[in-house]
This record gives sequence, structure tokens and C-alpha cells, in this order.
Amino acid sequence: MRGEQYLTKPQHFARVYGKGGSWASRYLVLRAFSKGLSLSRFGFSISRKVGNAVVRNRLKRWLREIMRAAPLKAGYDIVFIVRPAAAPLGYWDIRKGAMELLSRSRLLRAGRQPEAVVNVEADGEG
RNA sequence: CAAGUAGACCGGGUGACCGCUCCUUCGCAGGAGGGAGAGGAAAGUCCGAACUCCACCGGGCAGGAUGCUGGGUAACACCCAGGAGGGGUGACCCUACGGAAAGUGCAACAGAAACAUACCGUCCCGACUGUUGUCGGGAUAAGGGUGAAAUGGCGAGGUAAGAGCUCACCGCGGUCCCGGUGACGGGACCGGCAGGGCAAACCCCAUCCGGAGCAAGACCAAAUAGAGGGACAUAAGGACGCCCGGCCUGUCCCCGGGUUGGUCGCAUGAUUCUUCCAGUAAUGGAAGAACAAGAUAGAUGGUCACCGUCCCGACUUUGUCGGGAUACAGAAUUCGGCUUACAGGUCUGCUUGGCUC
RNA sequence: UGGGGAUUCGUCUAGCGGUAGGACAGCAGACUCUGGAUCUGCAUGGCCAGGUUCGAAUCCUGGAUCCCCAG
Repeated sequence: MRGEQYLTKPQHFARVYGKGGSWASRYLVLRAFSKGLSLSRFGFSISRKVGNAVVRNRLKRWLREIMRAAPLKAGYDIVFIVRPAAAPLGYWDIRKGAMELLSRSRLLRAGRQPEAVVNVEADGEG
């Protein structure tokens, strides 16, 4: 994931929050907005209430890894907001929650079912 | 063996695949190969510095910091060694540890009194009374009681009763001598107790301190609109505040407009390791070797396999199998410290107690 | 990066070395046929750890949490 794939400016986040859709679970909130370009951009919003610097940085790395591996449709600005309840979870719980939100928002590419997402072992061995 | 005490250290390991950041080699380019990639606290931001800017220099006030002595250091509120006081059977530990015979203040309640004071008492004399006291005058600080604290302690002499009133020992103060760089220690003589606590109350004394901070600051590129308004030439400003002297300068405030890109600063440094020398030590010196993260919303992540440590359960023990756990915590200009957090573990010195030889 | 402030009962607050007070809320009683209102009484507290002092919410040191300001 390269630098141009990050959402950096506050205006970018404001546009996603203002115009995009919203899907939420107990641990994560997904905001997404189609801007019609070929490149997708990602942002991760993790409050200081979630935990200390180690916890927040780890969650951000996990989400970045999940986004790298996920079969996403192109051309979206996607923002993940982490809720404080997600702090004690492990990588696979976060991945399961994130993929569930992505499938609910229909951001995954056609031909892949949510069951395929849960079946992560096949992905790792390939 | 158990308990304790002081110090030093580790902070899971190996391999494979997919990713991230930087450096480097090759290539016109897409890209390919190679190398490096979090800590003992990176943390809190509590001190001290380096570095950079604020044209500049000096003096005073205010303010702040430190506070036994000697040493180390670029510097420090840090470190080492020592002294004194306190705690512990001991190894050892703790200490904001200058000044209360400069001044101002504070001490609730209790108590007679918390600065000069006699409540209960003790003793002497006189009067009245009549054998027990009352009243008046005086002496006294030994005893009681209050309190956190009561005007040196204890013993003997002494006395009407007492009292450093006198004496011995201890404490305190002073002078001299000796040892030590010094804090201080030891000894002799003298004084004869002269009120005590609090300075993390104000304060006094000694020493030190200009301010801001890498978003410091320098450069490149791009973009835009300064004939804007106000204050002041006996002025204003000169980077916390006030005053003074020199020196410098068209200076300050308000309103409006542009940029939110890149490069440097920025990784060779009070650096790290080894050996030797000086020093009780902190530390310093010399020689040799090494180069060891550098992001910019912020790189160190994911998966798999095997092993290590600890805990739990099952099986008949050595052991095997299954499950779980593996801390605190993430570099952001850089160093020296301090403080705080930390699963589990290793090593060394010493002390006390028990057992055995 | 630099600076400032706060923490006292369940909640909001006062007290600047000497028994921690008030309001609302809570509980009990009185009043009432019952409830409300009113009256009386009760219980409940110093963010944490050390230190100075005879004595600390107050003074000092270290830490924790929260809030605010400037660039």
C-alpha cells in the first residue's frame, strides 16, 4: 500500500463522512464513498480512547494488511473507525469484522462470497 | 536449605512465503538483485546541555533554582567517595543535612503558664482558733496534673523546704592543641546552663540563571493585491516583567491576500566495542576496530512449521499427550540524567538462622 | 513542542495548618385515608504514594486521570 492510497487531509475525511454510506458493528464503523476514479484510498481513524500507542498502531497495521489482501472494487474512498471495544481482539476477529462490513456494503468484487472471506486458511496457504 | 540484602544482566530463538520504509548496484524505462530496519525504559516530559534564531553590550530590581564536605562532568536538581544524624540482630538502608544569641510571625484544644507564669503542693514567720485548720506575709520549681512540646539528665552532698547552690559522669557553649584539603573527629582547660520548636512560614546568607524552541532555522519552486487603515519622531521597538546607561533601526498594531509542495537541518557522535594505563570510585587518557532505524498522518505487519520458558488437566512414575499464557511498551533534532511501568528468568558479593560433616 | 488549570459525599460546590460545612439526591420517622409538599433525624467524602509538622484537604516531592490555550 503506497502513499497515494492514504487519505491524509481533513477535507478528505469530511467528504467521506458527508457523502458516503455508513455500516457499523460493535467493534468497527465503515464509511465509504465512490469518487469514480480507478484508485482506491483508505483512512483509519482510531481514537486515543481505544488504547495506548502500541494498541492503536497495531490495529492500524492489521487493517492495512486486511485492505491489502481483500478483493475490493476500485475507486472508493474507505474510512474505518475503530471503536474502543475492539482493543482486546486479535487479528482474526478484526479481519472477520472488517470483511463482514465490506460484504454488507457490497464493496467486495463480484464472484466472491462472504463464505470465501471467512475461509481464511485457504487464502493463507495459496 | 530457608529468609534477607546489594549490584549487574536478559527481555524468546530458527527457517520459509507475501507485504512496508530507507540505502546501494544494474537498467532508457517498467523493474530486478543485495544490505539495513524500535527500547531498557524508545514512555512521562521532571532537570541539564548541544544546535538554531531573536542586531548587540553592561548594571540594578523583581522572579526562579540549588543548599553537609571533597571530587567527577560539556552541564545538571545527576554520579562517586567521605562526614554527621536516624533505622535495622546484621549484611545494609534512609536523610530538602546552611542560618532560630538579624528581624517579622505561628502554636487549635488542654493547661497556672507556650516568654516570665504559681493551680494543686512543700517549707518558714505572724495572727486567730484549739490540735485540726483558716487568714495574711514570704521562700521555692523537687513532686502532681495538662500537652506534641514545660526552661539540661541522673546520682550524691546540701537545705526550713528547695534549687547547677556545690561535686562526679553525660549533654551544651567557649578557648587552645593535635589529625584531616574539608565537612568533621580526638584531647585538655574553662564556663556553670544563658529558655525551647517550626525556615517543605515570611525571611537572611552563599552559588547559578537572557528568551524561544527542529512546527527552531536555511534554501528552491509555485501562487497572490498591499500606493489599505491607525499610532508615533521629545516617539516606538530591540524575543517573560520593571528601571537605567551605551548602541542600532522606520518601527509597531489592525485589516486584507497567497502557499499547505520539495530539499537541507537529519543520523560520524560529549558515538559504540576491546585492551592497557591513572584513580578507592564516579571518571579520565592512549591504542586498535566498527558505522548500527531515519518515517513525515508517520515504515518494523501477516501467515505457516519446529523449538524454548511457565501454568493447568489426563495417563502409573522418568516422561508423553492436550489446552492456555509468554510482560511493560513503539523511535520523530540529538545527547547526559531522573522518575514511573514491567510476565518470567540468569549471575555475583555479603548477612542472619537451621541442619550435616 | 511549550504553557495553564482541575480532582472534596451519588451530583454540584465552600473552606488557604487545628472536630470537613451547605444544597439536591438517598434512608428512617412525624403529618395524611394514600401520595406530594413540609418538619425532624441518620448515613455517606479529601485522586494515589511518600515526606515536613505535635497536627496536612491545605505545605513539599513523585505519579494518575481529565480539561483548556498557543504555534
